[in-house]
Formats: sequence, C-alpha cells, structure tokens
Amino acid sequence: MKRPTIADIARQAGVSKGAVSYALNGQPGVSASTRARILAIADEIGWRPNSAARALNGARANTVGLALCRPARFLGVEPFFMELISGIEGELSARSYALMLQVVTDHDEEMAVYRRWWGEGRVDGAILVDLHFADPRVSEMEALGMPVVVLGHPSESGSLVPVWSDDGAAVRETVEYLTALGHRRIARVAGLPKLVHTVLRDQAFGAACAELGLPEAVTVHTDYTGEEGARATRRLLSSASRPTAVVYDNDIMAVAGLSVAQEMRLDVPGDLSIVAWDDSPLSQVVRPPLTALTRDIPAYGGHAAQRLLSLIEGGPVAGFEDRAARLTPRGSTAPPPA
Amino acid sequence: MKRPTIADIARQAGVSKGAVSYALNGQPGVSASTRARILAIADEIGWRPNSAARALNGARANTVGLALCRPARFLGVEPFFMELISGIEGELSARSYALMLQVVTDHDEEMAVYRRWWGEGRVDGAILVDLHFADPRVSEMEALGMPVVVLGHPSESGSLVPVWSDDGAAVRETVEYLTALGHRRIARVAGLPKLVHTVLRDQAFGAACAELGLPEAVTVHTDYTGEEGARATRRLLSSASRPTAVVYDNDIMAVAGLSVAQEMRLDVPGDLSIVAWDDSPLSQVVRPPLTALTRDIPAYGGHAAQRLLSLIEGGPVAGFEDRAARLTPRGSTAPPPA
DNA sequence: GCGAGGCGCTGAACCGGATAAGTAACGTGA
DNA sequence: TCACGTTACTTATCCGGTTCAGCGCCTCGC
Repeated sequence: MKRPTIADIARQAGVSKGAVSYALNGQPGVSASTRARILAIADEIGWRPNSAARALNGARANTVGLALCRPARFLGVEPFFMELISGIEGELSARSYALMLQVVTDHDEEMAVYRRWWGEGRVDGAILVDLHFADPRVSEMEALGMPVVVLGHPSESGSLVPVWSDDGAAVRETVEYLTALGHRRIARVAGLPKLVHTVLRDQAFGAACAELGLPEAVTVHTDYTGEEGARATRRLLSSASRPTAVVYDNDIMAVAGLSVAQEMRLDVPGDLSIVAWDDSPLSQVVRPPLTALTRDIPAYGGHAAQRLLSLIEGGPVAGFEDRAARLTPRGSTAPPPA
Repeated sequence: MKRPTIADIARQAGVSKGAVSYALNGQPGVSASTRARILAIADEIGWRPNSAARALNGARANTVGLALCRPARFLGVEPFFMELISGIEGELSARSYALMLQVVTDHDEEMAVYRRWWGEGRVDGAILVDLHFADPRVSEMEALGMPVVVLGHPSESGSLVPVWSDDGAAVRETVEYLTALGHRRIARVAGLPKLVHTVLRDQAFGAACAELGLPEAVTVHTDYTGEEGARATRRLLSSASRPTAVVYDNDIMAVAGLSVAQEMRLDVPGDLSIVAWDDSPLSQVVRPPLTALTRDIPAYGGHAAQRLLSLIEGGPVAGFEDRAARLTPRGSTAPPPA
C-alpha cells in the first residue's frame, strides 16, 4: 500500500538507485535497454517522484503562491478574480506548476502568508494584486528576495516585475465616445481610492474631461459593492447638475446603477447612459445590455504567470504592458436627452 | 542569502541538530534555558521549517487539493465557487493547511491531477465537487485511497465522506410558497441534468407539484449561463400555457430571465414571479430585487473542509447534512395576475 | 600489446529535518 | 559508597530522491 520509490524500482530492475534516477530523468549514464526496462517498471508499479524529496535537493517547489486580500463576500461578487485565477492557472498547469491559494483579510496577514510560504520553501514565487500607492508589500517582497510579478503600474512596482494595462487610454476612449454622443456631464463611480489603478483612472478621467472642455468631472469612490454603487448613483442622479452619463469601475456597480436609474423612472439609455468597466456575461444579460470596457482577464493573468515563471527559471524579465481595455458599445449608451 | 537551517541554529547555539529539533518542536529532552536560547536564535535569524524536509519524514504535506472542472468563462460568472473556495480556505488556514488549486477542463484531467498530486505527496486529501450519477471519480478515489470529501448527496458518494444539503426541502418550500400565493403554472429553469443535485431538485419539484395538484411541472435544462437562461425563459414565456412563476437554478439565469420578461413587457412580479437559487449580492441589486433561496456557501465549504481535515488526521468521519437553503422573499414574487 | 578514454554502472554523500538509541553527568536511596 | 534513574544532551539513521566520484570493462589507436 506504500507508495513505490526509486529503491523499489532499483530492486526490481536489479540496478542501483543512481541508475534509476538517471534513467527516469533522461540523463546520460544508462544504456537504452536498461533505461527502457526501468521506465517500464516505473510505469507498471505507478511510480511518481515524491515532490518533497525533489524539493529537498534544492529543486524548485513548482508552485506559485497567490494570497488574495479581500473578504469573502466581496470576492465572490466580481468575476474578475475567478477569471484572473483561471488565466494564471492555465499558464501554470501548462508548465506543470501548481497554484497555492489563500484568502486573507489584510495586507499584514498577506505578507505573513508569503513570508511563511517562502521560508518553508513551499512556493517559488508569487503574484501581487491590488497594488496601492507606496505599497509596503513591494519593499517587503524586495527584501525577501522572492520572485514576484505585480499586477499594477510600473511606477509603483519598485524592482518587481510589473504587468499592467493602460487604463488611462481606456478612460479617454470612453470619455471621447460619450462626448461624441453629445454628453457634457459625465460622472464616474470608482473603486477604492487607495488602489493605484483607481487613481490613475481618476486622473485620466479628469484630464480627458478637462481636455474636451467638459464641466468639472465628478468622481465618487466606493468599495466596489453593488450597494455602494447604488448609493453613489442615487446621489449623483439626485444632484442639481445630474450627469447624463455614468462610468462604473466594475460591472456589479453598473448593474446596480442601472436598477437605480430605472427605479427613479429614468430611461437607460434615453435619459442616462451607462458604461461598465470589465465585461462579464452579466453585462449582456441585463436590459439594456451594458456598454462595457472589455478586456481579456484570463489572458492578463496568463501574462503575469508567464513572466513569473521566466523570473523563477532565472531569466531577466521585462515588465509587460497588456493591451488596454476597449470599448464595446451596447444598448446602455446613446445621445443625451435634448 | 541562503535560508537558515537547524544546522545553522545548532552551530550558533553550540549544540547538536537533534537538540535544536527537540527545542523547536516543544519535545522534552532539552533544558528550559537551552530551549529559550535556541528559540531566540531561531527567531533572530528568521528560521522556518523546510516543508519538504518535514514531509520527507512521513509528515503530512499540510495541503488540500481542489481541481475545478469548468471552463474559465463559466467559473467567473457564478459567485458560488469563489464563495465556496473562501469558505474552504477559511477553515484550512485556521489549521495551517494550504489549498492547492487547479482549473481543469474535464473529469479525466481532473483525476489525472489528483493522481499526480497524491502520488507526488503534494496533498493530503481533496474535495470533490459537481457530483454526477455513477460518477467514475468516486470509485477511482476509493481505489487511490486518498482522503476525500464529496460535496453531494450520500446516495452517490460511495465510501467517500459526503457533505450535502437537502435541496428537496428547499424546492418544496418554494413550490408551497408560490402555490400559497396562488400560482398554478410553475416552471423550473435547471442546470446541467447530469449533476446529481439537478436531478434531485427535478424530482423534488415534480413531486411537490404533483402533491399540490398543479398541472404537469415543466423543467428546462441549461448549462447555467445567462444566455441559456434567457433562451429558456423566452421559450417558456412564449408557450401557450405560459407559467406565472419560474424558479431558476442560479442567480445569473434568474437575472437573465428577469431581463427577458421585461423585454417582453411582462411586469415582474405582477405578471411573472421569479425565484433564484443561491442568493448573491446580484439578487439584491436588480429591480425588483430577487426572491432567492439563500444558503451560506462559505459555511458549506467550511464544513467540507472540517470533515476532510478530520479524515486526514485519522478520525473516522461521518457525513454531514448542512442546513437546507431557505427562501428569502423579496420583490420578484407576488400573486399571479387575476 | 598496451595505455587512453569512454560507457555503464555502483556506492556513498547530501539535502533538512525527525527520531531512536546511546552516553555522559548528576542526584538519590539503600 | 555504589547501583540506579533521570536529565540533558550527542550520535546516527532515516525519509526519497539527486549527484558526484570511482571502478571495471570494452574499444580504439598506435
């Protein structure tokens, strides 16, 4: 019932452990016939290399760590993380790496997890998400010396390898599109203001509005939940200078905003245009279907995983700018009311 | 820059490796003063036990495996898996176990992953989800001898430990509630018909309808996507004997169904009542908010993880019936039109 | 016909901890 | 005072692979 080891193979084949090791790893040092015999026996008794024994010889753990710092109820809502994970996963499993996942509640805990994993030799590297400004995790990771890829803008990634996309370009495209439709009062329901990408989007939004001569851009920050998205929308739509278009930082808030508009007897898109950042099946399922900023999130995760594996395997790795989200117009955007 | 080992500690403390090992593991055999000195040195140089070395001595890997068999684009949509994972995770990390995750495309690949993980000693056990009838994974897992908990009904879990909930009760509660409101023609938009829980819900639905003297229960099967949910709804609402209430097997289909109804100028809940299985923030964000079958998915995952850890640690473990989903009435259900 | 060199393999050390067995030093009771 | 038990260690071995040094044996070249 015990798992077979190379010693078992060696005994059956009548050779030494060393010979078996050479044979199984495709190293020179055994004849073709012996190698074939050893491989046949290994296959027959169902031998698998014990990963612990391998790792003990300085080999890699063949595992990448990901500690997600969000409370459970937020995590489930957005498709983003699940898509990101499956993208990362796809790239990892193609190269026989495993993914170690932990859900934590704050950054201290997150770093403790990484420190432990790294110290115990359980992971070869990690992917950092939700980058903040002056993020303490960056310098701590640099100090640890662990291979790390950061999903976030290179201006804040320190010496870690960044993988990012130009959110500013997507914001500009959206504002230009809405302006071309005739909108002048555009508001933005944004995510957490401490995140780098939120601020970059904020800045790009302000700049684009200024450039196009629009009145001062209004941005409301939220925690990404539908609840706060609804509340922000209600406030915006109740204000004196009600916007004619709102851009949301995720799809769940956009759906919530849509519901609030309908509840307030505003026609979408007749009275109010809505744009969602990140395009999930959700956007296409509601009425009207939402105009959305589409990006390939699994591919994004895949690119990050690729860089991380190169980094782990010793190559010098450059950062990577993924393609920017592009606007997919659907039924939720139209010219503003006359 | 190398990671410190107990040999480093032993050298600094002027004792042997063995003494250090005893001290660090709280075993008798070292004096209090020596133990304190060793612990201080270990702490100071940032020593962590190498998990590979531990595992090599027959210790556990302290890792649980989860291979999710769904294409990326389905996975992201439903909050279910992410909530399940964070529930599992919560229980695991409380006991210092890690979660190894892999996304696969079919059951063969899934079993290959488990076989590899188990053979390589990377995991101590696994959780099986999406149970089928006569699921080949059950017998294969039994043959492997790996500790496994199945999320699914005990009738199909073989000798593996089942964790399940009584979906039939929830179905009955829903049908009774709708009947009490006055509905007679109730339809069900279900998930994949090969899944055990789908069939159990189908049967309970049919039985409840028959018992309450309702006309023949209509059930349409889908792949859980909003698209198919919308298509099924369109078909149901176009039929001669249009239902006055529809029960959906997940929230994304319920939202899609709501949109289709509104697109067909039917008032929800005036003309059509809608019930969603699984209550996510999504249900509360749309108008009207959806009446839903609420269950605590993280807790469900947590219960499975608990049983698995007991199983791994050697105890005989009984299956566990989690509490059934309960109906949370909201704005999407009302008496049928007169 | 003999040394050089390569092939195919063996034996042993090693990775970092856990642990069984062995050994001094010391205290204790008879 | 001596046998005995306990304390506080040390030494050695093991886990399952990898890897290096070494060692016959065969072949080849001169």
